[in-house]
Amino acid sequence: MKTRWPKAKRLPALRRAVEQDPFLTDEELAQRFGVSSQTIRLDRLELSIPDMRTRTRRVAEGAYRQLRAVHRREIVGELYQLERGVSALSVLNTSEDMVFEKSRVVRGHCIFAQAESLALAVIDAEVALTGVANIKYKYPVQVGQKLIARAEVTRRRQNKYFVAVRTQVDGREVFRAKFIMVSLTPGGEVL
Amino acid sequence: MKTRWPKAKRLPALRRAVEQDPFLTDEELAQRFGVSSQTIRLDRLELSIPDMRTRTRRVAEGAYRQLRAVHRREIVGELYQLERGVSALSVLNTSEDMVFEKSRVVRGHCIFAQAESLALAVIDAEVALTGVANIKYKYPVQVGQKLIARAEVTRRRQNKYFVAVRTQVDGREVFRAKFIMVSLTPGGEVL
DNA sequence: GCTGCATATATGACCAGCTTATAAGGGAAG
DNA sequence: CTTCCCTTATAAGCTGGTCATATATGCAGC
Repeated sequence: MKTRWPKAKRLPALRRAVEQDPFLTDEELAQRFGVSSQTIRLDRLELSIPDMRTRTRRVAEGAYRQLRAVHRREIVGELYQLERGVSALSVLNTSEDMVFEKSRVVRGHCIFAQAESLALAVIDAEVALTGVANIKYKYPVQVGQKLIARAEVTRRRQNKYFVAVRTQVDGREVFRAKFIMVSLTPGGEVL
Repeated sequence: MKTRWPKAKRLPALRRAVEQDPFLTDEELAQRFGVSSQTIRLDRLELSIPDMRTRTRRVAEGAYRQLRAVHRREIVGELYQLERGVSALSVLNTSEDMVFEKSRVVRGHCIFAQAESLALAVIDAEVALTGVANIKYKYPVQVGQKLIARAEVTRRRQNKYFVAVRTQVDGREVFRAKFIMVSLTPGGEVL
């Protein structure tokens, strides 16, 4: 960008730019908008956008928590209750990264991921995989809504666990799934 | 920590500390190990541990990629063929962020996400959502394996599309799903 | 034209958290 | 005692900022 962006256009564009890529320095932003870095700093001040290092740190911290959540506990969402082999409950706050751009509706596989990982958590096995799932999306979920998923083990046969998950938003069931989870026999087939 | 840690004990401890909390400055580490910050810097040099800002940036970038990869992308995997309303093909290279730590097996919802987003891509509609899915995981997928998903529209009834997706690894079918996709009536129910 | 004001840029001093290089002290081992 | 490693200190320079102050530019109204 060579031409100098006027302030009115620059401010919202600046906000979008750092949201999309938090790793941009003032210098880089200045070049992008054809102004000086000082102007960018004034703009940031006005929009209360913190500096690059702070932004980076925040992304890192947030993502770190999430990484731990995904890797350590292997639960998408936060686990609130767990009675092994019986039932479990997790909550997932839907955010901007989970939606379709056009419709602002939460992607199906995010809802699915919460349900599946809850189903995995609830069964009382060392290593397990999903075998079969029957799922139904009943209502679209908007970004920002809180997904409350309840899992219940309904049957168990040998190494197969039958788990039912129901997901609610504000008391309304938006999703339900029946899973058959299988304890893994290494290298072998799932079903 | 008041007592000065000897080098032999300090080095491995330093590595662990930084791994566990990448946000520690040299000054903080120095205090923790009862040495000067210069010593910490020499230690880092010896262990080739980058400085705090670099560590923070790396965590942020890695996590950012992961968030994007899992949540954001409209098509999970790469779209290779698309005949709107008829069939589509996508390829997903499985990576470290997709696996369970213990078993090194790719998470179910990653495979599901590829299939679902392919099913969405193949139907010829402006805005659409998943209504119902029947899915079956046949074999576990190891990290590094290439997932090839083929989607076919099998039926269409009003605003409902029936899509079958089969996912193969090296010619072996590891996953299959039947989706009923629904064009969205805004605010209304899905099914 | 000129004045006035918002916007924009420049300048200088300062900061954290480093890097690099150089120098120097202490303590155990030969 | 001397040597050598470990440790600390000191100074200069870097990035990516902060804050405060001064100056320049555009343009709108009179």
